[in-house]
Amino acid sequence: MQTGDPVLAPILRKLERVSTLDEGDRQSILALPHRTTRFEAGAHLVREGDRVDQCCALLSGFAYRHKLTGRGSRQIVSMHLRGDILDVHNLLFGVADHSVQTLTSCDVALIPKKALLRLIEDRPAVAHALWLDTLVDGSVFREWIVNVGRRDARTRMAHLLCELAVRLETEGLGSAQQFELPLTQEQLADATGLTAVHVNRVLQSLTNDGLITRTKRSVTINDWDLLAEAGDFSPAYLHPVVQNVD
Amino acid sequence: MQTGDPVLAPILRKLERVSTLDEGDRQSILALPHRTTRFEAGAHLVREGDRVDQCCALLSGFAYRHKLTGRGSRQIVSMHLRGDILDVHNLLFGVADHSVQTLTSCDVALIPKKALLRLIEDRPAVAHALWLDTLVDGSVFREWIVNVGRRDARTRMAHLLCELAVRLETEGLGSAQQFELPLTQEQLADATGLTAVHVNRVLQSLTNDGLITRTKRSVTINDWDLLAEAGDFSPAYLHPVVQNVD
DNA sequence: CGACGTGTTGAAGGAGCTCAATCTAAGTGG
DNA sequence: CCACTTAGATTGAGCTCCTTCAACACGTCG
Repeated sequence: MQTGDPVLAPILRKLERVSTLDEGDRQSILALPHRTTRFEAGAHLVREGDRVDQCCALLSGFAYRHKLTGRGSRQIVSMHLRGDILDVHNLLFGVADHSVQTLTSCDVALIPKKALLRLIEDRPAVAHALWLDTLVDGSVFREWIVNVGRRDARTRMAHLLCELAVRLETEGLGSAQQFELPLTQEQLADATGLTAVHVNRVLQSLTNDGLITRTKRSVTINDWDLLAEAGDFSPAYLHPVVQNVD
Repeated sequence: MQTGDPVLAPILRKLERVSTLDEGDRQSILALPHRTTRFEAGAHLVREGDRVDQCCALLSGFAYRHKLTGRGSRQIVSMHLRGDILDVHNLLFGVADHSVQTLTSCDVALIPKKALLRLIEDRPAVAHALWLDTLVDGSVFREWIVNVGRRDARTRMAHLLCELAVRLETEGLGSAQQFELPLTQEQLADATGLTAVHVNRVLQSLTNDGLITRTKRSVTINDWDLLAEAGDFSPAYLHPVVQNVD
Protein backbone atom coordinates (compact mmCIF):
# COMPACT_ATOMS: atom_id res chain seq x y z
CA MET A 1 0.00 0.00 0.00
CA GLN A 2 1.36 3.36 -0.99
CA THR A 3 1.53 5.77 1.90
CA GLY A 4 -0.39 8.97 1.35
CA ASP A 5 -3.16 6.97 -0.26
CA PRO A 6 -6.65 8.07 0.55
CA VAL A 7 -8.00 5.82 3.29
CA LEU A 8 -10.57 4.14 1.08
CA ALA A 9 -8.15 3.61 -1.82
CA PRO A 10 -7.95 -0.18 -1.32
CA ILE A 11 -11.69 -0.47 -1.87
CA LEU A 12 -11.52 1.63 -4.98
CA ARG A 13 -8.66 -0.46 -6.35
CA LYS A 14 -10.58 -3.63 -5.72
CA LEU A 15 -13.64 -2.34 -7.56
CA GLU A 16 -11.60 -1.04 -10.45
CA ARG A 17 -10.10 -4.44 -10.99
CA VAL A 18 -13.47 -5.75 -12.14
CA SER A 19 -15.22 -2.64 -13.33
CA THR A 20 -14.69 0.62 -15.14
CA LEU A 21 -15.19 3.86 -13.23
CA ASP A 22 -14.77 7.46 -14.27
CA GLU A 23 -13.12 10.19 -12.26
CA GLY A 24 -16.38 11.31 -10.67
CA ASP A 25 -17.11 7.77 -9.55
CA ARG A 26 -13.66 7.47 -8.07
CA GLN A 27 -13.94 10.70 -6.16
CA SER A 28 -17.33 9.88 -4.77
CA ILE A 29 -16.09 6.52 -3.49
CA LEU A 30 -13.04 8.05 -1.85
CA ALA A 31 -15.22 10.77 -0.37
CA LEU A 32 -17.58 8.35 1.33
CA PRO A 33 -18.12 9.28 4.96
CA HIS A 34 -16.65 6.63 7.20
CA ARG A 35 -15.16 5.88 10.55
CA THR A 36 -11.92 3.91 10.61
CA THR A 37 -11.59 1.53 13.50
CA ARG A 38 -8.95 -0.93 14.54
CA PHE A 39 -10.21 -4.33 15.61
CA GLU A 40 -8.22 -6.97 17.45
CA ALA A 41 -7.87 -10.49 16.09
CA GLY A 42 -11.03 -12.48 16.70
CA ALA A 43 -13.33 -9.48 16.96
CA HIS A 44 -16.87 -9.81 15.69
CA LEU A 45 -17.69 -7.24 13.05
CA VAL A 46 -21.17 -8.58 12.42
CA ARG A 47 -23.10 -11.29 14.18
CA GLU A 48 -25.71 -13.43 12.52
CA GLY A 49 -29.07 -11.89 13.32
CA ASP A 50 -27.72 -8.38 13.83
CA ARG A 51 -29.53 -5.44 12.37
CA VAL A 52 -26.82 -3.66 10.44
CA ASP A 53 -26.78 0.00 9.50
CA GLN A 54 -23.22 0.32 8.36
CA CYS A 55 -21.00 -1.45 5.92
CA CYS A 56 -17.55 -2.82 6.81
CA ALA A 57 -14.65 -2.56 4.39
CA LEU A 58 -11.27 -4.07 5.14
CA LEU A 59 -8.34 -1.66 4.95
CA SER A 60 -5.75 -4.03 6.39
CA GLY A 61 -5.63 -7.46 7.97
CA PHE A 62 -7.71 -10.57 7.38
CA ALA A 63 -11.28 -11.44 8.12
CA TYR A 64 -13.71 -14.23 7.38
CA ARG A 65 -17.41 -14.89 7.23
CA HIS A 66 -18.93 -17.92 8.86
CA LYS A 67 -22.10 -19.61 9.94
CA LEU A 68 -22.82 -21.91 12.84
CA THR A 69 -24.92 -25.03 12.53
CA GLY A 70 -27.55 -25.87 15.08
CA ARG A 71 -25.20 -28.63 16.25
CA GLY A 72 -22.57 -26.07 17.14
CA SER A 73 -20.04 -26.66 14.42
CA ARG A 74 -18.76 -23.80 12.37
CA GLN A 75 -18.23 -23.35 8.66
CA ILE A 76 -16.18 -20.53 7.27
CA VAL A 77 -17.78 -19.48 3.99
CA SER A 78 -15.23 -16.96 2.76
CA MET A 79 -11.92 -15.34 3.48
CA HIS A 80 -11.29 -11.63 3.11
CA LEU A 81 -8.34 -9.37 2.76
CA ARG A 82 -7.54 -5.74 2.14
CA GLY A 83 -9.99 -3.99 -0.15
CA ASP A 84 -12.84 -6.42 0.39
CA ILE A 85 -16.22 -5.06 1.31
CA LEU A 86 -17.45 -7.45 3.95
CA ASP A 87 -21.15 -7.02 3.93
CA VAL A 88 -22.68 -5.48 0.86
CA HIS A 89 -25.54 -7.91 1.39
CA ASN A 90 -26.35 -6.21 4.66
CA LEU A 91 -26.71 -3.02 2.70
CA LEU A 92 -29.81 -4.43 1.07
CA PHE A 93 -30.90 -7.08 3.57
CA GLY A 94 -32.04 -5.78 6.89
CA VAL A 95 -30.59 -8.51 9.06
CA ALA A 96 -27.27 -10.33 8.81
CA ASP A 97 -27.64 -13.97 7.82
CA HIS A 98 -24.09 -14.82 8.89
CA SER A 99 -21.25 -13.53 11.02
CA VAL A 100 -18.12 -11.66 10.07
CA GLN A 101 -15.05 -11.94 12.26
CA THR A 102 -11.49 -10.69 12.10
CA LEU A 103 -8.68 -13.19 11.74
CA THR A 104 -5.87 -10.81 12.52
CA SER A 105 -6.01 -7.31 13.85
CA CYS A 106 -7.66 -5.23 11.17
CA ASP A 107 -8.28 -1.68 10.13
CA VAL A 108 -11.88 -1.45 9.09
CA ALA A 109 -13.74 1.40 7.46
CA LEU A 110 -17.28 1.59 8.73
CA ILE A 111 -19.43 3.30 6.14
CA PRO A 112 -22.97 4.35 7.01
CA LYS A 113 -25.52 2.40 5.03
CA LYS A 114 -27.36 5.55 3.99
CA ALA A 115 -24.27 7.08 2.46
CA LEU A 116 -23.67 3.98 0.39
CA LEU A 117 -27.28 3.75 -0.67
CA ARG A 118 -27.13 7.35 -1.78
CA LEU A 119 -23.93 6.69 -3.68
CA ILE A 120 -25.59 3.80 -5.46
CA GLU A 121 -28.47 6.01 -6.49
CA ASP A 122 -26.28 8.84 -7.70
CA ARG A 123 -23.63 6.79 -9.43
CA PRO A 124 -24.91 3.92 -11.55
CA ALA A 125 -21.38 2.89 -12.44
CA VAL A 126 -20.57 2.45 -8.77
CA ALA A 127 -23.73 0.45 -8.24
CA HIS A 128 -22.68 -1.64 -11.20
CA ALA A 129 -19.22 -2.17 -9.75
CA LEU A 130 -20.59 -3.19 -6.38
CA TRP A 131 -22.99 -5.56 -8.06
CA LEU A 132 -20.14 -7.10 -10.01
CA ASP A 133 -18.24 -7.46 -6.78
CA THR A 134 -21.10 -9.45 -5.28
CA LEU A 135 -21.24 -11.56 -8.42
CA VAL A 136 -17.57 -12.41 -8.03
CA ASP A 137 -18.32 -13.26 -4.42
CA GLY A 138 -21.02 -15.59 -5.66
CA SER A 139 -18.62 -17.27 -8.04
CA VAL A 140 -16.21 -17.91 -5.21
CA PHE A 141 -19.02 -19.32 -3.08
CA ARG A 142 -19.86 -21.75 -5.84
CA GLU A 143 -16.29 -22.91 -6.05
CA TRP A 144 -16.26 -23.43 -2.30
CA ILE A 145 -19.36 -25.59 -2.55
CA VAL A 146 -17.50 -27.72 -5.06
CA ASN A 147 -14.42 -27.75 -2.90
CA VAL A 148 -16.09 -29.00 0.26
CA GLY A 149 -18.60 -31.13 -1.63
CA ARG A 150 -16.48 -33.03 -4.09
CA ARG A 151 -12.79 -32.87 -3.32
CA ASP A 152 -10.89 -35.00 -0.86
CA ALA A 153 -9.12 -33.42 2.08
CA ARG A 154 -5.72 -33.02 0.50
CA THR A 155 -7.08 -31.54 -2.70
CA ARG A 156 -9.35 -29.25 -0.73
CA MET A 157 -6.50 -27.91 1.32
CA ALA A 158 -4.28 -27.39 -1.70
CA HIS A 159 -7.12 -25.59 -3.42
CA LEU A 160 -7.61 -23.23 -0.53
CA LEU A 161 -3.89 -22.45 -0.41
CA CYS A 162 -3.91 -21.71 -4.13
CA GLU A 163 -6.88 -19.40 -3.82
CA LEU A 164 -5.29 -17.48 -0.99
CA ALA A 165 -1.98 -17.24 -2.83
CA VAL A 166 -3.62 -15.83 -5.94
CA ARG A 167 -5.75 -13.37 -4.06
CA LEU A 168 -2.89 -12.17 -1.90
CA GLU A 169 -0.72 -11.63 -4.90
CA THR A 170 -3.48 -9.82 -6.77
CA GLU A 171 -3.85 -7.49 -3.83
CA GLY A 172 -0.09 -7.03 -3.60
CA LEU A 173 0.23 -8.71 -0.23
CA GLY A 174 3.01 -11.15 -1.04
CA SER A 175 3.94 -13.25 -3.98
CA ALA A 176 2.10 -16.37 -5.01
CA GLN A 177 5.25 -18.22 -3.97
CA GLN A 178 5.47 -17.04 -0.42
CA PHE A 179 2.89 -15.53 1.85
CA GLU A 180 1.67 -15.27 5.39
CA LEU A 181 -1.13 -17.65 6.25
CA PRO A 182 -2.81 -16.13 9.28
CA LEU A 183 -5.15 -19.08 9.89
CA THR A 184 -4.79 -21.56 12.70
CA GLN A 185 -5.26 -25.17 11.69
CA GLU A 186 -8.60 -25.08 13.44
CA GLN A 187 -9.67 -22.21 11.22
CA LEU A 188 -8.35 -23.97 8.15
CA ALA A 189 -10.50 -26.90 9.23
CA ASP A 190 -13.58 -24.71 9.48
CA ALA A 191 -12.89 -23.35 6.01
CA THR A 192 -12.47 -26.76 4.44
CA GLY A 193 -15.09 -28.71 6.35
CA LEU A 194 -12.45 -30.92 7.99
CA THR A 195 -11.16 -31.37 11.52
CA ALA A 196 -8.09 -29.62 12.83
CA VAL A 197 -6.36 -32.95 13.30
CA HIS A 198 -6.87 -33.91 9.71
CA VAL A 199 -5.81 -30.51 8.47
CA ASN A 200 -2.57 -31.08 10.29
CA ARG A 201 -2.01 -34.40 8.56
CA VAL A 202 -2.95 -33.04 5.19
CA LEU A 203 -0.56 -30.14 5.57
CA GLN A 204 2.14 -32.61 6.48
CA SER A 205 1.33 -34.62 3.41
CA LEU A 206 1.68 -31.55 1.21
CA THR A 207 4.88 -30.63 3.00
CA ASN A 208 6.39 -34.10 2.78
CA ASP A 209 5.64 -34.27 -0.90
CA GLY A 210 7.60 -31.07 -1.31
CA LEU A 211 4.67 -29.01 -2.57
CA ILE A 212 4.86 -26.46 0.20
CA THR A 213 7.19 -25.46 3.01
CA ARG A 214 5.85 -24.15 6.27
CA THR A 215 7.43 -22.07 8.97
CA LYS A 216 5.01 -20.98 11.68
CA ARG A 217 2.29 -19.15 9.81
CA SER A 218 4.21 -18.58 6.63
CA VAL A 219 3.74 -20.76 3.58
CA THR A 220 6.09 -21.20 0.66
CA ILE A 221 4.77 -22.80 -2.47
CA ASN A 222 7.67 -24.71 -3.91
CA ASP A 223 6.09 -25.60 -7.20
CA TRP A 224 3.02 -23.70 -8.19
CA ASP A 225 2.04 -26.02 -11.01
CA LEU A 226 2.26 -29.07 -8.81
CA LEU A 227 0.21 -27.48 -6.05
CA ALA A 228 -2.40 -26.22 -8.49
CA GLU A 229 -2.56 -29.71 -9.93
CA ALA A 230 -2.85 -31.24 -6.46
CA GLY A 231 -5.56 -28.74 -5.60
CA ASP A 232 -7.47 -29.09 -8.86
CA PHE A 233 -7.15 -25.34 -9.00
CA SER A 234 -7.77 -23.02 -11.88
CA PRO A 235 -8.26 -19.36 -11.08
CA ALA A 236 -11.02 -18.48 -13.55
CA TYR A 237 -13.66 -18.44 -10.82
CA LEU A 238 -11.89 -15.56 -9.10
CA HIS A 239 -12.63 -13.35 -12.11
CA PRO A 240 -9.46 -11.46 -11.48
CA VAL A 241 -9.72 -8.95 -14.32
CA VAL A 242 -12.26 -6.88 -16.13
CA GLN A 243 -13.83 -8.94 -18.85
CA ASN A 244 -15.28 -7.71 -22.04
CA VAL A 245 -18.93 -6.90 -21.40
CA ASP A 246 -20.13 -5.55 -24.69
CA MET B 1 -49.69 -19.84 -12.84
CA GLN B 2 -52.66 -17.82 -13.94
CA THR B 3 -53.47 -18.25 -17.61
CA GLY B 4 -53.38 -15.05 -19.57
CA ASP B 5 -50.36 -13.92 -17.60
CA PRO B 6 -47.71 -12.10 -19.55
CA VAL B 7 -44.97 -14.57 -20.42
CA LEU B 8 -42.40 -12.96 -18.16
CA ALA B 9 -44.75 -12.58 -15.22
CA PRO B 10 -43.04 -15.29 -13.14
CA ILE B 11 -39.80 -13.33 -13.25
CA LEU B 12 -41.53 -10.15 -12.23
CA ARG B 13 -43.24 -11.92 -9.35
CA LYS B 14 -39.97 -13.33 -8.14
CA LEU B 15 -38.31 -9.90 -8.17
CA GLU B 16 -41.22 -8.26 -6.46
CA ARG B 17 -40.99 -10.70 -3.59
CA VAL B 18 -37.70 -9.14 -2.53
CA SER B 19 -37.90 -5.67 -3.96
CA THR B 20 -40.25 -2.80 -4.59
CA LEU B 21 -41.01 -1.81 -8.16
CA ASP B 22 -43.29 0.82 -9.62
CA GLU B 23 -45.62 0.41 -12.55
CA GLY B 24 -43.06 1.63 -15.06
CA ASP B 25 -40.51 -0.88 -13.78
CA ARG B 26 -43.05 -3.64 -14.06
CA GLN B 27 -43.99 -2.76 -17.58
CA SER B 28 -40.42 -2.53 -18.72
CA ILE B 29 -39.66 -5.97 -17.32
CA LEU B 30 -42.70 -7.54 -18.93
CA ALA B 31 -41.84 -5.79 -22.19
CA LEU B 32 -38.33 -7.23 -22.37
CA PRO B 33 -37.63 -8.72 -25.77
CA HIS B 34 -37.20 -12.44 -25.50
CA ARG B 35 -37.49 -15.74 -27.23
CA THR B 36 -39.30 -18.52 -25.43
CA THR B 37 -37.91 -21.98 -26.00
CA ARG B 38 -38.80 -25.37 -24.71
CA PHE B 39 -35.88 -27.53 -23.59
CA GLU B 40 -36.00 -31.23 -22.90
CA ALA B 41 -34.87 -32.67 -19.59
CA GLY B 42 -31.11 -32.76 -19.37
CA ALA B 43 -30.50 -30.00 -21.90
CA HIS B 44 -27.54 -27.70 -21.39
CA LEU B 45 -28.57 -24.06 -21.22
CA VAL B 46 -25.06 -22.82 -20.55
CA ARG B 47 -21.77 -24.67 -20.51
CA GLU B 48 -18.83 -23.66 -18.38
CA GLY B 49 -16.53 -21.64 -20.59
CA ASP B 50 -19.27 -20.49 -22.96
CA ARG B 51 -19.39 -16.90 -24.08
CA VAL B 52 -22.93 -15.90 -23.27
CA ASP B 53 -24.90 -13.11 -24.89
CA GLN B 54 -28.32 -13.88 -23.57
CA CYS B 55 -29.84 -14.45 -20.20
CA CYS B 56 -31.99 -17.49 -19.35
CA ALA B 57 -35.05 -17.17 -17.16
CA LEU B 58 -37.10 -20.18 -16.13
CA LEU B 59 -40.79 -20.01 -16.96
CA SER B 60 -41.61 -23.58 -16.05
CA GLY B 61 -39.80 -26.72 -15.01
CA PHE B 62 -36.64 -27.25 -13.00
CA ALA B 63 -33.00 -26.54 -13.65
CA TYR B 64 -29.73 -26.59 -11.78
CA ARG B 65 -26.26 -25.14 -11.93
CA HIS B 66 -23.20 -27.29 -11.51
CA LYS B 67 -19.46 -27.47 -11.84
CA LEU B 68 -17.21 -30.37 -12.67
CA THR B 69 -13.98 -31.06 -10.87
CA GLY B 70 -10.83 -31.95 -12.71
CA ARG B 71 -11.32 -35.49 -11.39
CA GLY B 72 -14.62 -35.76 -13.20
CA SER B 73 -17.03 -35.58 -10.31
CA ARG B 74 -19.88 -33.15 -10.38
CA GLN B 75 -21.25 -30.78 -7.78
CA ILE B 76 -24.62 -29.16 -8.15
CA VAL B 77 -24.38 -25.69 -6.66
CA SER B 78 -27.98 -24.57 -6.86
CA MET B 79 -31.48 -25.63 -7.81
CA HIS B 80 -33.86 -23.45 -9.76
CA LEU B 81 -37.54 -23.27 -10.40
CA ARG B 82 -40.07 -21.07 -12.10
CA GLY B 83 -39.25 -17.38 -11.98
CA ASP B 84 -35.54 -17.84 -11.36
CA ILE B 85 -33.11 -15.98 -13.55
CA LEU B 86 -30.43 -18.53 -14.23
CA ASP B 87 -27.44 -16.46 -15.18
CA VAL B 88 -27.43 -12.86 -14.18
CA HIS B 89 -23.73 -13.31 -13.56
CA ASN B 90 -23.23 -13.97 -17.25
CA LEU B 91 -24.81 -10.62 -17.86
CA LEU B 92 -21.79 -8.97 -16.34
CA PHE B 93 -19.12 -11.62 -16.72
CA GLY B 94 -18.15 -12.42 -20.25
CA VAL B 95 -17.66 -16.15 -19.85
CA ALA B 96 -19.68 -18.67 -17.89
CA ASP B 97 -17.83 -20.07 -14.88
CA HIS B 98 -20.26 -22.95 -14.47
CA SER B 99 -22.90 -24.87 -16.36
CA VAL B 100 -26.66 -24.64 -16.26
CA GLN B 101 -28.74 -27.66 -17.13
CA THR B 102 -32.42 -28.52 -17.13
CA LEU B 103 -33.72 -31.14 -14.75
CA THR B 104 -37.12 -31.55 -16.33
CA SER B 105 -38.41 -30.21 -19.59
CA CYS B 106 -38.49 -26.46 -19.22
CA ASP B 107 -39.87 -23.34 -20.81
CA VAL B 108 -37.07 -20.83 -20.86
CA ALA B 109 -37.16 -17.18 -21.80
CA LEU B 110 -33.95 -16.17 -23.55
CA ILE B 111 -33.42 -12.46 -23.10
CA PRO B 112 -30.71 -10.68 -25.08
CA LYS B 113 -27.99 -9.39 -22.84
CA LYS B 114 -28.10 -5.94 -24.42
CA ALA B 115 -31.78 -5.52 -23.66
CA LEU B 116 -31.21 -6.37 -20.03
CA LEU B 117 -28.21 -4.10 -19.77
CA ARG B 118 -30.26 -1.27 -21.22
CA LEU B 119 -33.05 -1.99 -18.76
CA ILE B 120 -30.58 -1.82 -15.91
CA GLU B 121 -29.36 1.55 -17.08
CA ASP B 122 -32.81 2.98 -17.57
CA ARG B 123 -34.44 1.58 -14.48
CA PRO B 124 -32.37 1.81 -11.31
CA ALA B 125 -35.09 0.08 -9.31
CA VAL B 126 -34.87 -2.92 -11.62
CA ALA B 127 -31.10 -2.97 -11.33
CA HIS B 128 -31.56 -2.84 -7.59
CA ALA B 129 -34.01 -5.72 -7.70
CA LEU B 130 -31.70 -7.85 -9.81
CA TRP B 131 -28.82 -7.09 -7.50
CA LEU B 132 -30.91 -8.12 -4.53
CA ASP B 133 -31.76 -11.30 -6.36
CA THR B 134 -28.07 -12.10 -6.75
CA LEU B 135 -27.54 -11.31 -3.08
CA VAL B 136 -30.21 -13.82 -2.13
CA ASP B 137 -28.48 -16.29 -4.42
CA GLY B 138 -25.28 -15.62 -2.53
CA SER B 139 -26.98 -16.25 0.77
CA VAL B 140 -28.22 -19.60 -0.49
CA PHE B 141 -24.73 -20.47 -1.70
CA ARG B 142 -23.35 -19.77 1.75
CA GLU B 143 -25.91 -22.04 3.34
CA TRP B 144 -24.99 -24.76 0.86
CA ILE B 145 -21.34 -24.45 1.83
CA VAL B 146 -22.41 -25.00 5.42
CA ASN B 147 -24.66 -27.86 4.43
CA VAL B 148 -22.04 -29.73 2.48
CA GLY B 149 -19.18 -28.78 4.76
CA ARG B 150 -20.54 -29.33 8.23
CA ARG B 151 -23.64 -31.48 8.27
CA ASP B 152 -23.79 -35.25 8.14
CA ALA B 153 -25.51 -37.00 5.28
CA ARG B 154 -28.91 -37.40 6.85
CA THR B 155 -29.07 -33.82 8.04
CA ARG B 156 -27.82 -32.59 4.69
CA MET B 157 -30.54 -34.44 2.83
CA ALA B 158 -33.26 -33.26 5.17
CA HIS B 159 -32.00 -29.72 4.79
CA LEU B 160 -32.17 -29.90 1.03
CA LEU B 161 -35.71 -31.28 1.16
CA CYS B 162 -36.75 -28.46 3.46
CA GLU B 163 -35.23 -25.85 1.19
CA LEU B 164 -36.98 -27.23 -1.85
CA ALA B 165 -40.28 -27.50 0.00
CA VAL B 166 -40.16 -23.89 1.12
CA ARG B 167 -39.14 -22.57 -2.27
CA LEU B 168 -41.76 -24.59 -4.11
CA GLU B 169 -44.45 -23.40 -1.78
CA THR B 170 -43.31 -19.79 -2.08
CA GLU B 171 -43.54 -20.08 -5.82
CA GLY B 172 -46.95 -21.73 -5.58
CA LEU B 173 -45.78 -25.07 -6.97
CA GLY B 174 -47.14 -27.35 -4.30
CA SER B 175 -47.52 -27.19 -0.58
CA ALA B 176 -44.64 -27.55 1.82
CA GLN B 177 -46.26 -30.84 2.86
CA GLN B 178 -46.33 -32.48 -0.52
CA PHE B 179 -44.41 -31.79 -3.67
CA GLU B 180 -42.81 -33.28 -6.72
CA LEU B 181 -39.11 -33.95 -6.39
CA PRO B 182 -37.81 -34.16 -9.93
CA LEU B 183 -34.27 -35.21 -8.94
CA THR B 184 -32.87 -38.67 -9.38
CA GLN B 185 -30.92 -40.01 -6.44
CA GLU B 186 -27.78 -39.44 -8.44
CA GLN B 187 -28.66 -35.78 -8.80
CA LEU B 188 -29.53 -35.52 -5.13
CA ALA B 189 -26.09 -36.96 -4.49
CA ASP B 190 -24.45 -34.32 -6.64
CA ALA B 191 -26.34 -31.62 -4.80
CA THR B 192 -25.36 -32.88 -1.36
CA GLY B 193 -21.83 -34.04 -2.03
CA LEU B 194 -22.74 -37.68 -1.37
CA THR B 195 -22.97 -40.79 -3.50
CA ALA B 196 -26.20 -42.05 -5.01
CA VAL B 197 -25.97 -45.20 -2.91
CA HIS B 198 -25.73 -43.25 0.28
CA VAL B 199 -28.51 -40.91 -0.73
CA ASN B 200 -30.67 -43.96 -1.11
CA ARG B 201 -29.88 -45.14 2.40
CA VAL B 202 -30.38 -41.71 3.90
CA LEU B 203 -33.74 -41.35 2.21
CA GLN B 204 -34.70 -44.72 3.61
CA SER B 205 -33.63 -43.59 7.03
CA LEU B 206 -35.82 -40.50 6.80
CA THR B 207 -38.68 -42.62 5.47
CA ASN B 208 -38.36 -45.30 8.12
CA ASP B 209 -38.34 -42.69 10.84
CA GLY B 210 -41.62 -41.43 9.47
CA LEU B 211 -40.35 -37.97 8.57
CA ILE B 212 -41.21 -38.28 4.90
CA THR B 213 -43.14 -40.59 2.60
CA ARG B 214 -41.99 -41.22 -0.93
CA THR B 215 -43.82 -42.43 -3.97
CA LYS B 216 -41.77 -42.33 -7.14
CA ARG B 217 -40.66 -38.73 -7.42
CA SER B 218 -43.19 -37.29 -5.06
CA VAL B 219 -42.31 -36.45 -1.48
CA THR B 220 -44.67 -35.97 1.43
CA ILE B 221 -43.36 -34.32 4.54
CA ASN B 222 -45.23 -35.96 7.39
CA ASP B 223 -44.07 -33.63 10.11
CA TRP B 224 -42.51 -30.37 9.06
CA ASP B 225 -41.10 -29.52 12.47
CA LEU B 226 -39.42 -32.88 12.80
CA LEU B 227 -37.89 -32.69 9.33
CA ALA B 228 -36.72 -29.12 9.86
CA GLU B 229 -35.17 -30.24 13.14
CA ALA B 230 -33.55 -33.24 11.45
CA GLY B 231 -32.25 -30.97 8.71
CA ASP B 232 -31.06 -28.22 11.01
CA PHE B 233 -33.16 -26.00 8.80
CA SER B 234 -34.30 -22.47 9.34
CA PRO B 235 -35.46 -20.53 6.32
CA ALA B 236 -34.00 -17.11 7.09
CA TYR B 237 -31.22 -17.56 4.53
CA LEU B 238 -33.79 -17.77 1.74
CA HIS B 239 -34.78 -14.15 2.46
CA PRO B 240 -38.29 -14.93 1.38
CA VAL B 241 -39.81 -11.50 1.85
CA VAL B 242 -38.98 -7.86 1.40
CA GLN B 243 -37.15 -6.63 4.41
CA ASN B 244 -37.11 -3.16 5.74
CA VAL B 245 -34.24 -1.31 4.06
CA ASP B 246 -34.51 2.15 5.53
C1' DC C 1 6.33 -20.60 37.00
C1' DG C 2 1.79 -22.13 35.32
C1' DA C 3 -1.76 -21.52 31.98
C1' DC C 4 -3.29 -21.34 27.64
C1' DG C 5 -3.55 -21.66 22.68
C1' DT C 6 -1.81 -24.12 19.01
C1' DG C 7 0.45 -27.85 16.73
C1' DT C 8 1.57 -32.84 16.57
C1' DT C 9 1.07 -37.76 17.13
C1' DG C 10 -1.17 -42.36 17.92
C1' DA C 11 -4.91 -45.56 18.09
C1' DA C 12 -9.51 -46.91 17.32
C1' DG C 13 -13.98 -46.38 15.31
C1' DG C 14 -17.40 -45.06 12.06
C1' DA C 15 -19.69 -42.53 8.36
C1' DG C 16 -19.79 -42.77 3.91
C1' DC C 17 -17.58 -44.80 -0.34
C1' DT C 18 -16.79 -48.48 -3.84
C1' DC C 19 -18.02 -52.27 -6.30
C1' DA C 20 -21.19 -55.31 -7.90
C1' DA C 21 -25.49 -57.65 -8.10
C1' DT C 22 -30.47 -57.43 -8.23
C1' DC C 23 -34.90 -55.28 -8.80
C1' DT C 24 -38.37 -52.21 -10.79
C1' DA C 25 -40.76 -49.40 -13.99
C1' DA C 26 -41.12 -47.45 -18.21
C1' DG C 27 -40.26 -47.47 -22.70
C1' DT C 28 -39.58 -49.52 -27.63
C1' DG C 29 -39.82 -52.30 -31.35
C1' DG C 30 -41.67 -56.34 -33.40
C1' DC D 1 -49.17 -58.20 -26.38
C1' DC D 2 -44.63 -59.71 -25.38
C1' DA D 3 -39.50 -59.75 -25.52
C1' DC D 4 -35.92 -56.68 -24.86
C1' DT D 5 -33.64 -52.57 -23.27
C1' DT D 6 -32.54 -49.05 -20.21
C1' DA D 7 -32.48 -45.67 -16.44
C1' DG D 8 -32.99 -45.55 -11.92
C1' DA D 9 -33.63 -47.57 -7.19
C1' DT D 10 -32.16 -50.91 -3.86
C1' DT D 11 -29.26 -54.06 -1.30
C1' DG D 12 -24.97 -56.28 0.56
C1' DA D 13 -20.15 -56.54 1.74
C1' DG D 14 -15.77 -54.71 2.35
C1' DC D 15 -12.86 -50.94 2.71
C1' DT D 16 -10.92 -46.20 3.60
C1' DC D 17 -10.81 -41.66 4.53
C1' DC D 18 -11.62 -38.93 7.99
C1' DT D 19 -13.18 -38.38 12.76
C1' DT D 20 -12.80 -38.85 17.68
C1' DC D 21 -10.44 -39.02 21.72
C1' DA D 22 -6.53 -38.46 24.30
C1' DA D 23 -1.96 -37.44 25.14
C1' DC D 24 2.01 -34.68 24.57
C1' DA D 25 5.05 -30.83 22.72
C1' DC D 26 5.99 -26.16 22.11
C1' DG D 27 5.89 -21.17 22.55
C1' DT D 28 3.97 -17.13 24.57
C1' DC D 29 2.30 -14.40 27.95
C1' DG D 30 0.38 -13.37 32.38
